[in-house]
Amino acid sequence: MGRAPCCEKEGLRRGAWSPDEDERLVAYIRRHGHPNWRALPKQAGLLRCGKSCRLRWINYLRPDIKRGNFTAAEEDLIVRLHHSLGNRWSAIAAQLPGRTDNEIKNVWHTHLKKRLDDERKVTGGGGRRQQPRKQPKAAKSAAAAAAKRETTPSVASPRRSSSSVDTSSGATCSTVTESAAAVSSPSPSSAHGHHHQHQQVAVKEESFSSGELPVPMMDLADMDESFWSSTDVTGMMDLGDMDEELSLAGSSTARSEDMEFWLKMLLESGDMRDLAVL
DNA sequence: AAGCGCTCCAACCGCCGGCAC
DNA sequence: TGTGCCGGCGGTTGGAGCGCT
Repeated sequence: MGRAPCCEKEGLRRGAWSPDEDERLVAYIRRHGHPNWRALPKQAGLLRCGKSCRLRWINYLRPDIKRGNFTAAEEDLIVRLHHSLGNRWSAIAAQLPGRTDNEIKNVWHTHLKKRLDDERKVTGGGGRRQQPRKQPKAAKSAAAAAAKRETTPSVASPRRSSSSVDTSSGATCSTVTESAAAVSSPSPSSAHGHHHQHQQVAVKEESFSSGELPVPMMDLADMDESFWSSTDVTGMMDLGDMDEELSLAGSSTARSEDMEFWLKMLLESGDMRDLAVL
């Protein structure tokens, strides 16, 4: 048999997306949604394979993408979720509104993993960040790079910006959420359940006009009840593990900050049942 | 100033599961 | 029931940018 390749390789563009391609993709999805990724590039007049379009949309063009550095809380959450879920990046991403699995995967491989390894070496096993992470190189350079790109808009390749502001995509993504929400496939109960949690998050409607800042859509601290009630964070996370992680923290300050964070989260969610286990 | 190596991230690739026919 | 298509996932890679020598 053999599976046909996802797309004919010939005649299709690869590599970095141009602003024009981004614009076309966003405009098309805004108008028609994305009922069929395979057919989309043709209909949108893009010389790309459907997968590529999907990836571009999900990882970069989607209007609910949160840009900017990962907060300490987000990083901690990733570490904990990874501890309990393993490399299930999409499941982890489902707990971090506005963050993509790709982004989380990258962050994990670039600094979190390294950081944990270092800490294990230093503390002799286990332990979390004992002091705030140094500003990542990318963050430091991002502003300069962004400024540079502003003047050379050849390829839309925004890097993480410490200012959490990225207007390059925002300008073209004014009201796309509608289609994103509308097209999110009805979720069949399946092993992919976590995908749909993510979709629920994506469905959160945010509209902004061109020129308005598209980010951050939903700060972690601003997560609303719908997010917490629609995502079984506590069910997925082993709070025992979480506590273990916390107990490994070298700094009691770090621990109390974390505890404050989680208390805040639970309080805001209006569901205190889980505190019983703490 | 130039070359080299490293870091980071966007994008690609191959595989898998679900669904429709 | 079998087969093919499609969407989605996780692993991997290529290249741009940056720092160091």
